[in-house]
Amino acid sequence: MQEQLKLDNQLCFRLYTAARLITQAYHPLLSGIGLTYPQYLVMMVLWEQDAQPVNDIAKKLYLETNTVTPLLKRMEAEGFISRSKGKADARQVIVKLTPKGRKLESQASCIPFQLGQAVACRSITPETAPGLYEMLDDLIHTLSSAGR
Amino acid sequence: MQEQLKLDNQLCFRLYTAARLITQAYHPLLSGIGLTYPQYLVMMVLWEQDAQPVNDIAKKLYLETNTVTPLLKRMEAEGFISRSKGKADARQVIVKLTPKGRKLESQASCIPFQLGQAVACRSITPETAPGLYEMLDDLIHTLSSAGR
DNA sequence: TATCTTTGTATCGCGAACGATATAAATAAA
DNA sequence: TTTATTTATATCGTTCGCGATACAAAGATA
Repeated sequence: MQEQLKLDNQLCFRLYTAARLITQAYHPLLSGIGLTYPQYLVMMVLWEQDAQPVNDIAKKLYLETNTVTPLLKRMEAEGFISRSKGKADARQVIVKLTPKGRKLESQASCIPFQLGQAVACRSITPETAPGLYEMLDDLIHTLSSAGR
Repeated sequence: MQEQLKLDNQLCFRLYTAARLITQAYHPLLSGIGLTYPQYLVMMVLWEQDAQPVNDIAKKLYLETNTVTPLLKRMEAEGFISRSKGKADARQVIVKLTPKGRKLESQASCIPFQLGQAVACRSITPETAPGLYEMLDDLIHTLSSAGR
């Protein structure tokens, strides 16, 4: 059996698994405020800057519009955001927070801390985390620029 | 705006994005042999050890059977595996490689190398990778044991 | 033996992801 | 000003991923 074809030797499987498990850890916290994890990501983008076209949101999340559009529609149906035609460019759809969506920020403010507890482990520390972030950022940059 | 609620400060978003992008990098390589990435993971489990019950495969991939069962059915329909009732325990479904599935291993053997090229970046090197693996393994272990 | 509990797998429903494709508005070229 | 091209979103179909739930076989208990 090829050593390289073992699960234990693969970076992607680790990332795939870690991403799924940490998203699962978010679930009980997010369901309390009525959001899924991808929806929470969109909210963070909008809390940081309100009133953005779909494309800007998609780019910040490294997602395609065919993923983001249905996501936004569900969030609109839930009353967290509004979607309206752009005035300068009629092709654009501008996404804005509703009062309900804006109010959610304070309710979500404790989530990063709560999650920090769940994720706390021996090898990820204030000393090692920056190195981990750098590696992941580098990987993301390499893969996202290679894709075009 | 809360600093903790920024996308840039979050481990989960990095993992989520990195996992998606690296899975996308696999796509052109895997579609050539007719597999999706999760199906490729199942094949690796079976190449390492043939004839396993559904539950063993699910555990090794940190997935639930309600994800794995439909996955296996699609793979059975494609002719890569067979599913048969266990003899010792009639509840179990034993998953085996078909000749077609076994033959795929040699065709897949170049994939890890090809992907290594795509993933190659400054900060992930033979020196830093073991540390990265350790952090991810630790995180996976922490999250998977906390979940029960 | 009859009943209760656990275990292994499967079904259902919904929300992502994403490749492929479509559509309309904006821009460029002829 | 037509015509062609690019850009911003959206639609469609398929495959995950997973919470909730169902069901039958196996094991434990009464």
